Amino acid sequence: MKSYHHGNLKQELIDCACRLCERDGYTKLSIRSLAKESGVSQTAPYRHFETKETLYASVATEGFKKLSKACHIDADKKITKKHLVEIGCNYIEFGLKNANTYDLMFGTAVGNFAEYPELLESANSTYENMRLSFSKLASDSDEVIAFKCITLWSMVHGLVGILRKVQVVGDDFEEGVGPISTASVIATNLEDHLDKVLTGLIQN
Amino acid sequence: MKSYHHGNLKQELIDCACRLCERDGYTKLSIRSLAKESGVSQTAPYRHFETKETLYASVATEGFKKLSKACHIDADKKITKKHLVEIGCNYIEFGLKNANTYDLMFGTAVGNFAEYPELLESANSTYENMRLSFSKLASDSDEVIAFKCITLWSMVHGLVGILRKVQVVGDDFEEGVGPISTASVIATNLEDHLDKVLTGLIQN
DNA sequence: AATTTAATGTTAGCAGTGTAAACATGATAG
DNA sequence: CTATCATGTTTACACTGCTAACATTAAATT
Repeated sequence: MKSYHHGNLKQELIDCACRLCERDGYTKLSIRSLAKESGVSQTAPYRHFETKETLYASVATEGFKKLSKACHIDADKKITKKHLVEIGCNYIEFGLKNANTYDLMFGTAVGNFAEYPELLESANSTYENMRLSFSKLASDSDEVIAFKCITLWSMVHGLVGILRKVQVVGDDFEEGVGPISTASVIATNLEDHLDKVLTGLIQN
Repeated sequence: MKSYHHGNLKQELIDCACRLCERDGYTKLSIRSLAKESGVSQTAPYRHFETKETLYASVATEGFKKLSKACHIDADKKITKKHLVEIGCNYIEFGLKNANTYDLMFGTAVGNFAEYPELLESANSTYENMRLSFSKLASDSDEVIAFKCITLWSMVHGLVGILRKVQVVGDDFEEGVGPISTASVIATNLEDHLDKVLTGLIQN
């Protein structure tokens, strides 16, 4: 016998949305199907999410929290280049293993993060994490640290995008030379690759 | 007095779709509105595009052609690092100035490029362009060239994504230090930045 | 404890979407 | 001249985001 009030609908909707977004991609997600999945009427979700974008924002927030966690390095230890490489690898691994969620986080589904304080907070804290790690790597000025952050971030972000696309862009290239095989070499050798590129960026 | 047959509908639909996709983002584009814009019945587009994704593929194809053109370096000249930096800058400029089209090209709107031969062709030729430039820079093995390609490509691709996001991710950081100001420094100084990072990748 | 209020649920309905099916028109090939 | 076929239209279906009006119950106030 089910009660009129669900009791925990908002969280259940978010959990369900996270699952479905990752499984099918956020474009396939409908509020109605989500409601059905939770055994609730079509419009019940609107009591908890003003619009679909608000729901997206919640899913993206969860994504950034997970990403933050994946890229977290224990703060007490001394940070070396190796740690930065590890952060980069973890970032890329997250992007590839949670590709659909990653799209939601970095695509245009949520237009302006500033409209969703929790999302803004979780996204910024992902950045702040990386900033802290760089600040423990060397005694650079804040500007230099921020610069290194953006450089590393854009690098791993780009790799996520390209590594995914390249598997799709086709394979009518000669064996072992085309983008696919090269990308797979990079993908299976992320550490070396990141190390090589990071070396140009930092000196220790 | 208009005739029953349009005469040039397919091309007009593509042109119109390119314009609207770039103006409003591809999510806002509907086949129906597109048909109305071309003064034709709701389902007429289906005579030329099997599904909406097919239409997307056409828009993306146009995008890759433009990107290819923007990144083209005259083949006769000798290629230097400076040229590669220029290619990178042009790529990023394209990505930022045609942000919505760029999303379509590199997002998940078109699932599998292999299903759309023209799209595959235009995307691959963008890659091939870059490959040729690198091959004229130094006498590397094909593997090394492909490696450098993917590295540069992912770098500029990442920068496009991050430079766009960062303007949105918020500005509750200290003046001159946060991601926004740093990103704007990078954006207004793309050449220097790319040069710096490319230097780690190539040696001449 | 009784009553008001606010949070959370439901039902009905609108306007818009992608797409399929059946039919209409007219350019082109035989 | 006629048959065919590419290209257009009309109609219809199932689905979507979202709003408005109403129902139920938990929480706050008296």
